[in-house]
Amino acid sequence: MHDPDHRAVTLADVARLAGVGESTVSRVLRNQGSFSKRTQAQVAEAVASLGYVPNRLAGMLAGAHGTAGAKLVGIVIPSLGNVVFPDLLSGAASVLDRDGFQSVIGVSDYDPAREEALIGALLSWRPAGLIVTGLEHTDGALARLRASGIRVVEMIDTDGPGLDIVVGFSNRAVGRDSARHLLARGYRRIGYVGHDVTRDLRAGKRLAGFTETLTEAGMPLHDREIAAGASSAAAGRAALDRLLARTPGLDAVYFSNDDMALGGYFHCLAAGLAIPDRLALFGFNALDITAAMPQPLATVRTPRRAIGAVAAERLGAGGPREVVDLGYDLIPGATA
Amino acid sequence: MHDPDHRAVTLADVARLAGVGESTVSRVLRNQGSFSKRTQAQVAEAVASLGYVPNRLAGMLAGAHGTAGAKLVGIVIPSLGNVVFPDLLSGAASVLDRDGFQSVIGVSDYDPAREEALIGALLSWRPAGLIVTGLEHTDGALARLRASGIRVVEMIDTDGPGLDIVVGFSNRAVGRDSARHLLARGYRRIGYVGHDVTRDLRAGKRLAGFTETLTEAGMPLHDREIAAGASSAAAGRAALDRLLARTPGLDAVYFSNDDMALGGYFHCLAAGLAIPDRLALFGFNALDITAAMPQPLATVRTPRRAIGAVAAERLGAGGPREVVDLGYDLIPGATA
DNA sequence: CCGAATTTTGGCAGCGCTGCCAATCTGATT
DNA sequence: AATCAGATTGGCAGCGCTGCCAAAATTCGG
Repeated sequence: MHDPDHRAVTLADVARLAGVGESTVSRVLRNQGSFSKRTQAQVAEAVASLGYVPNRLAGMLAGAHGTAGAKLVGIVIPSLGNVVFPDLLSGAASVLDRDGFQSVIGVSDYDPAREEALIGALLSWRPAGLIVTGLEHTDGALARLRASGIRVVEMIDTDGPGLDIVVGFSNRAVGRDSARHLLARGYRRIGYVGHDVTRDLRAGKRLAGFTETLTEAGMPLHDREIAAGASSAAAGRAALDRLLARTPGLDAVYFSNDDMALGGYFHCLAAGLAIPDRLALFGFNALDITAAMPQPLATVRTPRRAIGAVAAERLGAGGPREVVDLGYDLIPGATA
Repeated sequence: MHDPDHRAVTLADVARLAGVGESTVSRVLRNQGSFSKRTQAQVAEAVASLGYVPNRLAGMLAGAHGTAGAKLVGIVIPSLGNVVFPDLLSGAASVLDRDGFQSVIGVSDYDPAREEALIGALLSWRPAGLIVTGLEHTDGALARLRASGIRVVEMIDTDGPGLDIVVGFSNRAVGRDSARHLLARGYRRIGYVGHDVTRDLRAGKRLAGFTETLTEAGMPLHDREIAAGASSAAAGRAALDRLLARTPGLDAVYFSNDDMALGGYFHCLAAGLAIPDRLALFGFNALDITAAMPQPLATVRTPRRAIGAVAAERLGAGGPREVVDLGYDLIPGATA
């Protein structure tokens, strides 16, 4: 362990011990091309006895120039703290693993400048493709992406022009449908509780669709309360408290997502407000936990794993620019 | 975008355009060694006009043999679905970024065999060090780790012998303290609700410490219910329901973690059981959401980000084998 | 204005592996 | 036994970059 002067075993060492050529070892190891059973056995033995570990750096460098292209993709997400993104990642990973791709992940913390830097960093791995989140990027990021000449998939959001491939659903439509649902249930004095929209642009688009529909129905948004910072149950609880203190007459509240909505739910419990009679609650994301609530939360389920999987799928495929809309499901629940 | 025959710009191209040698460009780009202001400007201009992106693959391959060693670390975690791991990652990332390290992440899905495969895969990136989760690994994984000769940090769990550096806290002690707390509060008929322990070994250690202390106090665990599969609020709710149906007399329940406990909380709400008078609830992890509950959950806060940060820190440092215990805090909350 | 000290600079040999291609071997066929 | 297609195999030139080292340019003293 932790041996400073550790002479790494190379493919040449294996070849020597196995008594075959380097390219033969390479072929056997990658199970590509042809070789005899006997050679394979010899190589396997040499590898085992030497404890050889291939050097992917060298392999990719050498292999990346021909037809092949490195079996590597870069993924940029804004956060790991929100379940959404791990779900996207695991969806992508399932496909990537199957196809023998490695992935390098970057987390931007919802910071566009950081995203640009990350894109630069990931590009320097010479990936076969890049998966990024959302449609909004800095000019610099866009320029790098274009200049790279590789396939780029933008995931989650379909509300806007994409660079290359876009996989997701319409956040605006989610907002509209959520509004339509509340309206259909007879709610009339509707409020909104959200978090910092400058960071989470998708939440902003949902809100835009939501208010749009409300306004079209002649029932504009009654009041709104925006919590500073990231979404969380605590922020949602506090924000709902403030909202109701200011505008007590609301009969329904739309939350920027389920984390916020859960906080709102807790506020109602603590304040003794009957749900949904006194106040209806509507969220977004369909977090697993919302199904375990005494009254399942009214929310919208998005195909997160599928989005990740399709994004990974499209990355490998050739083909023209495209927008893949995977839709979503409105879950009525019991809180609205 | 997605241009098949894209001739990549190389360092040589930059050198040519800037009218300097390759090594000079390399030095300027890495801001290492010495060069004149004028050269720097010329190089910068050439880089900009060509849109040059360094090839890290080549850089690492070339640079990894001397004293340096690649600026890369591998991280293996069992899951992204549980907040614990993103927290560890972001703690590690904060330090790694600062020190200019790249990280490659592997997710094992709590499968030891998969972990072994991942360790092999990560090792083939020739990282300067590896951060893995927990102390339990397959023999094969252990062998590879040892053979690699690189620094290895095992994080989270300190209950057992480590390979090299261990950073975390004692899960067994958490279990003991949790039991002591419930006992001190006067609870006597104590049950346990957990999830699949064969996958989450740390939960098993907490349970072991918990039952141990209970038994020593002459107040052995009354009953337990184990949900199949991963932890979740739904699993916790259902399992508590089953447990109480079988053993109605319990006055407190220890959960394998906060997700499960949250489910238990919801069950109590739905069933109209007063907390903590009729039933006390105790969790683990101090998820943010538990602080927003009408009655904050009694739980244990672990220094997750710090563990990740310290793990990353130690990776760079030389020094002997070591165990770093970062401790934890018991949060009394209002449910126990 | 000269030599020594110091700063800049460029050439080039790898890093470990893969792609390409020619050489060798195999067995079947005539 | 000679011929031939197909299976196996090894040599070697890079992939793009960095480390090393000697050469060139600059600066400093006196």
